[in-house]
Amino acid sequence: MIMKNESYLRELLQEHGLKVTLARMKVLDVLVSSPVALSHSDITHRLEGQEIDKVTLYRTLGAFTEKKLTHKVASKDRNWLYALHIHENEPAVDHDHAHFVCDSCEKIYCLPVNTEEQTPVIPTPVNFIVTSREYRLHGMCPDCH
Amino acid sequence: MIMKNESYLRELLQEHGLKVTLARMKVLDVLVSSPVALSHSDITHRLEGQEIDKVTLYRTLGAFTEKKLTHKVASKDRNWLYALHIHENEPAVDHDHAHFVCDSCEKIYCLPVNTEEQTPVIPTPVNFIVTSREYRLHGMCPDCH
DNA sequence: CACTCTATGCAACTTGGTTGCATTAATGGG
DNA sequence: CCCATTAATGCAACCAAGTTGCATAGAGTG
Repeated sequence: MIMKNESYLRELLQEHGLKVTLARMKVLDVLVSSPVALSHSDITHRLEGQEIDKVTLYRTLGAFTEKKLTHKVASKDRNWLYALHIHENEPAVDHDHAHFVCDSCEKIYCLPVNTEEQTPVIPTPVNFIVTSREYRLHGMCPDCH
Repeated sequence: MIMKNESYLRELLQEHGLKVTLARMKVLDVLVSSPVALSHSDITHRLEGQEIDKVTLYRTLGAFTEKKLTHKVASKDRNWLYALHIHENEPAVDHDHAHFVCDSCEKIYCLPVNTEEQTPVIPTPVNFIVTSREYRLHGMCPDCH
């Protein structure tokens, strides 16, 4: 296995209260090398020959997300995609997220959100052509409070 | 079957270039009576005793959406939810959508989007408590243009 | 009324994801 | 350094959502 920086990966796991195991190291290695969010099957393909059990992968991604090492986004075709929380362009807060979905290659990029403003501002990312927008507010509806 | 307004439903189908069939009338009847977007299984449950084949329901919803009688939103658990395009609070344009997701009852409401502004504005809906926001921009990434 | 073409229903299948359980391995204490 | 404890792994079996192919039924047109 070609690990970019084994001790860095090990530290990342430990910092997030995760036991260091082979499966987790493999998955984390794939995630740190990707600028875009990846699905279960993306990761499986990138582990070609190094595959881990599919259930283990699901549970690994679940554990990463629970411990806030990663976060998940639903893709266009409604699978979960996972991306590290530590990429520099990642929003600091947990509750406001913005993503850019390329309608051609379907990659999903994380965008920064400026939450200082009253109404959060999403700066249009340079070199990205935006053709449509989706907004989704979460909270409680009148029936539930 | 208790149809709210059979000839109205029939007209709606015809206006959208859809043949009037029993299955479509049933599904449309369910959709016009719902202020929130519904999933395949929501609709199946509301057709209790009147059920149509699941494949037919998928194809009916597909046809409705293709003919712009409905539009679809991905739910929290990543199923497709369908809602009529004709509710008054529905955005006029096809490419900017906003929804409110209740984290308690998980209903999904359509919100109007003011696209007159440079940066689209989503007015906070009255009586809804917003705790987090998700934004998703669609278009072309630098790799693809 | 008959013809045509679309919509329907059924069976079989694919993909994403989960559960239960037995086995294996990581870590902390002695 | 080893052992015990507890958590992670792998496997099989399962579930739900959604799709495909095909034969049949039913709308709509002339």
